[in-house]
Formats: sequence, structure tokens, C-alpha cells
Amino acid sequence: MNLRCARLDRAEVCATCGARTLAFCAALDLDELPELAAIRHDVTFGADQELFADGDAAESIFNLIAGCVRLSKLLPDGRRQISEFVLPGEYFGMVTGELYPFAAEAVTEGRLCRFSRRALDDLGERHPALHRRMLHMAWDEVTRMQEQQLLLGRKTPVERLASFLLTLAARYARIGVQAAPLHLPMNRSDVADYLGLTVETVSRTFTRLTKDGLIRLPRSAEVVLADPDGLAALAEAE
Amino acid sequence: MNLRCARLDRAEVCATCGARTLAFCAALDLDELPELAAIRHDVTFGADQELFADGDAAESIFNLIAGCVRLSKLLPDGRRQISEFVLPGEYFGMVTGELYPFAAEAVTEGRLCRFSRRALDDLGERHPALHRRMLHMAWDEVTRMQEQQLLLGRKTPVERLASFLLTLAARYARIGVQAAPLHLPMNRSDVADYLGLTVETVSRTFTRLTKDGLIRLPRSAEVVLADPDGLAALAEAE
DNA sequence: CGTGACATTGACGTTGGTCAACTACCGTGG
DNA sequence: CCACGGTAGTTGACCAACGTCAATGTCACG
Repeated sequence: MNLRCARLDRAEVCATCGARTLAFCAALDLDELPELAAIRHDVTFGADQELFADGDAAESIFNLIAGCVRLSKLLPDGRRQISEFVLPGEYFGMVTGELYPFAAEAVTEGRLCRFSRRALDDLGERHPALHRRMLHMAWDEVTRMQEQQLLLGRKTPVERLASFLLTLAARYARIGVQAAPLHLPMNRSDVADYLGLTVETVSRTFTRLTKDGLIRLPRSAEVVLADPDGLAALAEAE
Repeated sequence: MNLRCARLDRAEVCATCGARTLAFCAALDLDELPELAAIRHDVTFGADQELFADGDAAESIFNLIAGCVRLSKLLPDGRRQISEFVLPGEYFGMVTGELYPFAAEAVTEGRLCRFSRRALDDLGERHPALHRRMLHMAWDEVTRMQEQQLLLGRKTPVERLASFLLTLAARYARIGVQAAPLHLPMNRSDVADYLGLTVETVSRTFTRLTKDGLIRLPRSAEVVLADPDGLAALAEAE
């Protein structure tokens, strides 16, 4: 295989990527994609694999293609807060400082593109649409985080879990993943650390929602949203 | 005064603005500033004034020059979460949707630049450095919010208040505001809704920190950080 | 001074955390 | 194919922390 062939192949990868229309890559035209493909590094990872640790040198930005990743921060005594579950099409690892102020770990196995910050920034200089798209995605992220702050600061456990299930279902629906039944890739401990609760409270709350007929739980990782309107009423907290 | 004079005057406003080096405006060179000045609307506001409500049409982006603004969300029963206290040099009101999903109210009197989303986006097309700067500022915002989520989800009241005081002092120091004693522009109820607590708990926690010699409270809005290291130890939660 | 809003303090109750036991599930190996 | 062991999830009893409700204190402004 000669160089020319190799370049075409790499471009092909981006052109046929399932996550392209969702991710920031959508900002580039087909004929610009080879430039993106040229600076992209393909990474596959297994469940529970650490992608980077809190305090690592922040040299890369990541674009998730498949799987689920959790971003988390720890207190010295081990208390943990998961700030986000990253889904396909979303990017993570963006910081302006030298070090990542949070950790990224795989929830499930999956695949992502790694870009050197430097190279991606250069590409953005040449194709401003890329930075513009990343800006809008960052704004969406901020909006989601405001919603999550309301949840963490003011909602009861039932309201938190109802919000969580609905939001996750909506996010999966948006990226074209069937959501009935809703599959939870993360375990109860992850859910607890995302919602600011303990595993026990999460478990009790699942039971409570089940007994009230709002959901069904054929398996612990599979949720049927039996009464979405009822859940929404809880989530918006009447 | 003729048109030419007026244009020069408007440009002058941006060139001499105290917040320019802090805000996204720093992305533009002096000779590009008139373009920014041309689309800028000057707004002064009084304490407690509503800048926009949750659900208003999102037609503008705001750049705070002076004063303090709170961004908040409400649940139907009145529970409130303040997601951010905006300080001079920061911008707010950025969303990708049609409506603001949160409210913005003045904490103190102050001054800001209002930009139509459309006009600012056009300017960003012509000067990519602007979008790039806004992108980095958005990333910083996300980083601050992750820190705040850890606070809301996992910290105790004492840890929350210690973190809050240190973070606020650091932010003021960065923009060149003297921080000894630290002046709190917001009342206890705002602090409570920012930290996910009640006023009573906030008040008791102020008392506790005072009795432990970590702070002094000459007036309820004035805090002397008597033992910053002790506060930091609490904030990082040993 | 007097008034009203904001802040603090106290008494008490509820909610969600802690600790411990129990159960279900899954993979492994006999 | 079943027994076993380990992990994840659920349930129960108990308790402490924070919220609630109510009273009191403080300060700024007329």
C-alpha cells in the first residue's frame, strides 16, 4: 500500500464514521475530512479502563465514537462525584490549563478518536467552523450542567432518579439508540456518584419507583419507563 | 457631532474598557475593536433587576463589565438553584436553543454589553479568534462547574462554605479586586441557593467558622479569611 | 427612635446516610 | 449440569445531619 492509498483510507474512516454527524466533525465538509483524519488517533478501550487520571498532563482532546465514559472528581477521603456520562458524539478532555482537573474512565468498552490539543487547535485555526461547532457544543454542555446542578442542589432522591432516567433516555434517543427498555451501562455505584446519593438510597429509590408503577426492572441494568408522564411530573417536581 | 465622530467615540468605549483584557473582547486587536463597538449595546442596571427570565427568547449574549449577576433555575414549588455568580469579564446568556433555560438577575447594580446573538456570531465568522476565545472561556466555565458539582453532590456544609469563600476570593483577586476583607455582594439566601443549603445552615456555618477562628465577620457581608490554609484544608476536605 | 428586611439562634423532626445482613446473578470449574 | 464463590444489588434497623418552624437579634434607613 503506497502513501496515497493510506491517506485515502484514513479519510475514508472519517467519511463513514457513524458518529460524524453528531460530533464536532460535522463542521467539516467531506473534502476537508482528510485533514481531520490525518491528525486523528484511533483508540479502542475496555470496560473500566482508565483513559486519563486527575492531574495527568492535558495533551489530548477525545471524541467518543462508541461506548460510555465517566468523568469524575475525587475528594482525598474517597468521596466521588461523577460530573458527566459521555455518550457517542460528545467530546471530552477540554481544559485550558496544563493538567486535567478530573479523571476519565470507561464505563463500557468502546472506541474514540484522540487528538493532540495542539493539532486540533491548529486545524480549528484553518477551519473556523470547527471552533464554532465546538463552541456550540460547549454551550450545550453548560446548559446540561446547570440542569444537573439544580438536581444536585435541590432535588429529592426520587426526583433525581426520575430526572436521570428521562434525561438518559432522551440522550440515547437523540443519537438513535433504542430506548425501550432503557439499558443502563453503569452500575448502581456510578449512578449514586452521579446523583449525589449512596448506593443504598439509589436502590431503595428504584424499588420505590417500581412499586409505584412508574418503571419496571426486568434486570437491574434494564429499565422500562412504564409511565413517562408520571416520571416527568416527578422530575420537574410538582 | 457627525457620524464619523460618533463611530470614533464608540470605538473609544471598547478601547478604554476596564474589562477588555478579561473578556472575550481581548481576542480582537485595537484596530478591530470598532467592529465590536458597532454591535454593542450599553446597559446599566440596578440591584435585583431582572435581566432576563427563564423561558425568555434568547436573542442576546451579555458581557458583564461591572457588578455581579446571578444565573438561576427554579422548580415549580419555588426551590431555587443558583448555577453561577457572574463577575466582570465573564459572558453569559449563551444557549443554542431558542429560549433561555435559566434566569439572570442583578445581584448588585452594574453595567454590561448586550450583543445580539446573530451579530456576535457574524463577527465571530469574520474574526475566528473571537470564537476561539469564547470557546476557551466556555471550557473554563465547564471546569468551574465540575468543581461546583463535586461541592453540591459530596461536600458537607462547612466544606461548601470554605470552598465558596476561597473560590470567590481567588476570582476577585484574578480580576484585580482587593480581597481583604472579602466583600460578599450577595445575601445569605443567595449563598444558600448557590451552595444547595438553607439560609439557616449557611448562617450556622458562618458562625461555626468564626468560632473556629478560620474567618472573622465584622459585618455580615464582610469576611476576613483569617486562616486561609485552614480553610483550604476544609475545602479540599481532609 | 421606629420599622422592616435580613441574619442568627434554638428546639425539634425527617430524610437520607451508615452499618450489617441477606439475596440474586454470573462465571468458573468440578 | 450443578455446586460454588464472588460481586453487585437490595433490604432493614438505626442514627445523625441538615431542614423546618419559630423566636430573637441586628442593622440600615426613614
